[in-house]
Amino acid sequence: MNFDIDLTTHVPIYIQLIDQIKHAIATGELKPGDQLPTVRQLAADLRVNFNTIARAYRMLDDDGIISTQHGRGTFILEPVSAEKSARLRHESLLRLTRHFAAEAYRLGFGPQEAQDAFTETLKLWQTDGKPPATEEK
Amino acid sequence: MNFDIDLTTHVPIYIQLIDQIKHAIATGELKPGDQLPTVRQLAADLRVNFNTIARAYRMLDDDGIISTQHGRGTFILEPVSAEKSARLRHESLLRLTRHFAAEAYRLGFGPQEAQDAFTETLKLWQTDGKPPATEEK
DNA sequence: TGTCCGATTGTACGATAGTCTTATTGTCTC
DNA sequence: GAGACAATAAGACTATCGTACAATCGGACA
Repeated sequence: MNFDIDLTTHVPIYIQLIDQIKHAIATGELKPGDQLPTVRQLAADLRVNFNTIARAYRMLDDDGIISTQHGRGTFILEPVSAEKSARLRHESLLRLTRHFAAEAYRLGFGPQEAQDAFTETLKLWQTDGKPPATEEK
Repeated sequence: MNFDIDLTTHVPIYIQLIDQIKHAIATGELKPGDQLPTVRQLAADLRVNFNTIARAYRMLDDDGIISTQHGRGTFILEPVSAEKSARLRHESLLRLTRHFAAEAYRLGFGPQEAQDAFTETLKLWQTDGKPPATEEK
């Protein structure tokens, strides 16, 4: 479970964490019953205060996505329904696109440039059946 | 690192500050990683409102000279040449799009769905002049 | 078997940092 | 003067951190 935080993006740390955890669940990387790192452990990994982690966990707990238990740890919950997981999946896509747009914007690109970059990648995706590796030049 | 402002010059305080910080960096008086005074601390030193300091910090942040982090402080960043930053900028857009495509793929979405989600966000971006917040529904 | 105690886990709350929105002040233009 | 605009200020707000605290677990030991 490798989360990572970007301090330069001005997106709050706890939001970045929430997104990444939701995402990991949506992709099956985290499954129901799995234990998340403890607030202190994850805080140490990310060089961040543990209360910031606790805040993210708390919000996910409020959403019924994880269960945090005093003195025990925090765990991934069962998704309540197929319908909800479908919704989560779509929310993930929505978050993903908006994250993409927001980052491009922050980097000073306009809609047209983002559009161009995207369609180019899309072309590769359609011809190859899968998107290009992120490392490739 | 003793900044001082001259109220008689009619040069805006935040401009004077920006110049002095840039100068301090140029002379090596401030080095990458160094923490600047907090907006309130510096405001108290200079007998000025903290928002004026915040404004100067914000502009330096936009220029990629410093990194201001909510709740943490503001720090000097590594300098990058204009040419290098332009290259980095394009590479990051490329990485961004591929990351987007790769993640959408992992979530089980096809090119068409990714395309649809993207164009929808793009539409908002173009009408509003900036992309939608990532949290909004 | 029961209890104690240290280690580990999450929680509460106040302090400190930057941000946002709105108001005030000064200056420029007509 | 009136209106427009930029610079500054004021105060409420949000994010992060630090310290102190409470719940749970697990081993030691009587």
